[in-house]
Amino acid sequence: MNNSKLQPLTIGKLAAEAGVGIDTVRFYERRHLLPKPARTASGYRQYARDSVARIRFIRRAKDLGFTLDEVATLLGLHDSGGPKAEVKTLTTHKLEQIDAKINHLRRMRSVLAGLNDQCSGSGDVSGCPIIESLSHD
Amino acid sequence: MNNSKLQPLTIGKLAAEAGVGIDTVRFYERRHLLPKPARTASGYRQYARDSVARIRFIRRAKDLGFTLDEVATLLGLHDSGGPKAEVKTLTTHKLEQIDAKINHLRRMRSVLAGLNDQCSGSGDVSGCPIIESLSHD
DNA sequence: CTACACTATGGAGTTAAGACCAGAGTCAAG
DNA sequence: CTTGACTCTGGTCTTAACTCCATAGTGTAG
Repeated sequence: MNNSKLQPLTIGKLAAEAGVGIDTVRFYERRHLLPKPARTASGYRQYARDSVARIRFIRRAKDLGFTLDEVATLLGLHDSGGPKAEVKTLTTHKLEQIDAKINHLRRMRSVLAGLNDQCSGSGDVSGCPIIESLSHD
Repeated sequence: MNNSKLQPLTIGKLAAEAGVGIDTVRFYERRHLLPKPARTASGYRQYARDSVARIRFIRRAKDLGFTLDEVATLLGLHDSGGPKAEVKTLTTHKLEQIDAKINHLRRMRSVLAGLNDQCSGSGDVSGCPIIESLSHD
């Protein structure tokens, strides 16, 4: 029988299963995203299996654009059963931030694309519309 | 007569005219984006008026998304009359980077918007699709 | 018993683009 | 001559999220 699934995880196993580095686990602990784990007599951290899910939660939230501070808030709401409204406020706000970034990038993109199209790309830089546009106005 | 336009600028005047901080000017000098200026007998930097244009060049390039290292390359091409093709390579590459960022943000946006729509926003967090989606899979 | 892999800690380094600071010298106005 | 504003240098600090380091103790396979 393999009952390893029931044994506590060392930090290395946890990190491997969650797909992060060992240092990341310790870093999340310092940031209070992970609770302080139990320790063996010799000081090794012992994690329950659900710590894997907690780290994955953090990673998914990060992938959606949340900062670790925001993830901490989300985890707090998850842990304490806070109000849905607060979660939704966070995601709505994040959505607005994303939109703002997209719009900013789009503006840069359109200026740059315009200049790029006007530049022949041959000869020396004199009269290059890109350099010209940066030089004046 | 006001011939102040012909006098060298102190660093403070230059910064004010270019719309940046004094520290920024010194920082650009350390980064070799601005040449080392002449000095007065007592060590004060003396700038020619065209330094204003150079700083504005840097700022405009930065606003288009170029890093200072890339701006340095652009300035080098401008100063030395390098090939247009190199300028265009840089802008084309930058355009690709911007597109990649926009696409990344769009993907995040669409996931987040989907979750946000599914969340009623009332009641406590249990069954909240946002928290659920972060918790599992 | 001996390697060798794993873990512990505290602290420093990474990136980008500046901002800020202390202590000292300088310049212009009144 | 005395303010007060300006400038000099060299250095540290900032943000985010890790990542790496040295040194030391621990666990385990053979």
